[in-house]
Amino acid sequence: MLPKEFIRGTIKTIILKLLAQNKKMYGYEITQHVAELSQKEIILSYGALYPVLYKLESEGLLITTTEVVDNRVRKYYALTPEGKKVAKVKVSELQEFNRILSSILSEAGPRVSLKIL
Amino acid sequence: MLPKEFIRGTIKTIILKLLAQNKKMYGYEITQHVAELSQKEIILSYGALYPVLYKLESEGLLITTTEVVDNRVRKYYALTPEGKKVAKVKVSELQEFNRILSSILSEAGPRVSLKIL
DNA sequence: TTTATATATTTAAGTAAATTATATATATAG
DNA sequence: CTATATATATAATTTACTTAAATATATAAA
Repeated sequence: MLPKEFIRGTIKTIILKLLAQNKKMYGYEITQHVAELSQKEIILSYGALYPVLYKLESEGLLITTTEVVDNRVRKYYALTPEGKKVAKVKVSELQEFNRILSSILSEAGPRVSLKIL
Repeated sequence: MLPKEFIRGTIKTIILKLLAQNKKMYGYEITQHVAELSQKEIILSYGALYPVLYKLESEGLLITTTEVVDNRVRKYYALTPEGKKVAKVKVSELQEFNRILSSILSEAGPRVSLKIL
């Protein structure tokens, strides 16, 4: 598993992206999805997930519906129209950030030139 | 300029990468370098930079030397042998994280198939 | 001359974000 | 009856980062 630090700052955008793609998802499903898509390299903890979901809801970016499945209450989250807009913007911003970061990380070191005089 | 949130969790690794590449750098130079490499899309603030430098130094990953340039003291940072090892590991971990994140962000939505029955 | 801009480091105060841990509850497989 | 998987929720703590300000020199412009 990759270090947890890297997910910082990206959680909100990951959630928005998954919801943009899947219409509606419940919390547990989101974490499982991230784990699966990353071959368990990226783990989105519940302690990080739920507060972000609540915040997105309070900002009007998503709405919840509850369903009872197997006698258990399941809370589904779906993007509002505003949430869809924000998702698009955030995703493309993060992609752009990633592109720049990748280029920084892959820069070659200063070449050592051996001059024969 | 891209949102500041995305740099979270990546600062340490960015600094290690730049130092791995440039032998020695001073704080101000590091921020300028990041700004330049990103066409000012990524701004590494001093408030974020210096505490990380001090921490890396306290962990033995880098050492400092001071030089006087234009009557001003300039503090250079360079990786220790241990710092070089850590830099390699961190950089490749962040690259891997980025690859996975990119694939998540670029996933296509669920296809709407129109079946003609 | 004083103003602004660039260079350069440092640190305090506050906040936001995330980690860790725990509680609760049901279902299912062994 | 035990462990594992499913599922949500939240409190306490810690860390990381933002914002802001202090300090100081050099240089160019007005």
